[in-house]
Amino acid sequence: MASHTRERIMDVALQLFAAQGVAATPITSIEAGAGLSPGSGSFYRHFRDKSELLAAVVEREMIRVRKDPEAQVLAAPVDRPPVEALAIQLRADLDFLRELLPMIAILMWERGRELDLARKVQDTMVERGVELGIADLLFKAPAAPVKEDPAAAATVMMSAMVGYFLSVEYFGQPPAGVGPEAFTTMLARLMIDPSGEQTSE
Amino acid sequence: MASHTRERIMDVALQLFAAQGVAATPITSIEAGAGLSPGSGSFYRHFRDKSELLAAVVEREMIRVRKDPEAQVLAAPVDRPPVEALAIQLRADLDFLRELLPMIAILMWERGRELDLARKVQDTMVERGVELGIADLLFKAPAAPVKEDPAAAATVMMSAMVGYFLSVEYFGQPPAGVGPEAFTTMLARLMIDPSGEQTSE
DNA sequence: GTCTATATTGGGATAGAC
DNA sequence: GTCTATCCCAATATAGAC
Repeated sequence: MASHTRERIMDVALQLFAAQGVAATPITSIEAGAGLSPGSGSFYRHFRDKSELLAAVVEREMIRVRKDPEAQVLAAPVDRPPVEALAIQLRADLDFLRELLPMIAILMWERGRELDLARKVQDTMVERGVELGIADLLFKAPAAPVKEDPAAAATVMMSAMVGYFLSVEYFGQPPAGVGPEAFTTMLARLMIDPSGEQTSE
Repeated sequence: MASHTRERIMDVALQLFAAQGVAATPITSIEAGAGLSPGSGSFYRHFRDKSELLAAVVEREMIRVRKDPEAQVLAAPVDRPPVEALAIQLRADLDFLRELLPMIAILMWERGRELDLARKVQDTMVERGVELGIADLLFKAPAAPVKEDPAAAATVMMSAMVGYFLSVEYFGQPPAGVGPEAFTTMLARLMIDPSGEQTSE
């Protein structure tokens, strides 16, 4: 267990980096959090410097998120009405974003500085279908405007997801006390058929 | 003009704070940017310390934004079809968010630390109706789901606006190359009932 | 592999001349 | 009101004992 110090350092660093940013997190605090004597250079037995640590943390986190079965994007259930299926998909996407939250937080702190990090997080998001799985769903039973300009519609949907997620997780509260179910349901209804009820059948 | 050093310091600080964060911006750089000798304490003839500077910058910026006629939220034109009127309103809201961008950027950097700042920015946003002017518009000719759960609908609309704005201005590009016109038009169409055109009159 | 101790740098802040 | 010079501290990073 003594040898897992490297892992403990990464655990602590992930939390501190997400909470305060990389620059604002002294090696000293990381050592303290990992049970090492703060100020001792013990950290440097495990990483050459802070940026190597950051790279390692990001790498490990991306791998974890890709593997985590908990966060698997559900195949959209086809035995449900389109609105319901989309709402379910959207809720899964919110969960996935939540999995990525520490990385997103770090990304926002280091915006402009760590371009490599930005690319990795984006790749993972794309890969997991938060961006592109959407296009698929737009073929179910989209509202009239959606059919006419799918790109714009997908943008509205993605933007709503990102905006809601950031409002809730990153700042404080959901914009008007609207919870995830109400939000995803409303978004799905507006995307599928704003004027009417269930189109299916 | 020599006496406007205080103003120049604030100008530079606003830019640097927004770009790099407060903590990552050394007084030295602010002095250099304001045409003072970096390293000299000349800064301290104008502000007691960095946090006093931050407060002054925020205060001045909030006042500027409130006064700027450029950013006045348009009264929604009533002589247009509801969809068009809403789209126009949404574009004005995007412009207003852009006015606030430096403050929003600083707010995201200092998240958790500068709670006072967060409150001020939020107050200004609310005051200018980015949040609540929305409710008003929902009475025009809302889509069916909007009527049933206006709070959720407003949340979707606001979230979409914030998410789109952050994607474009804060990170790099609009989500799929979708510009502001296409975005606001699509959002307005989804929110307003396409079948029941003008409800008014 | 962790400790104590330390060299070193960068940035916050002050003193006093001009 | 700005300068030069300086103090001080926090944080990075290394050396060497245990």
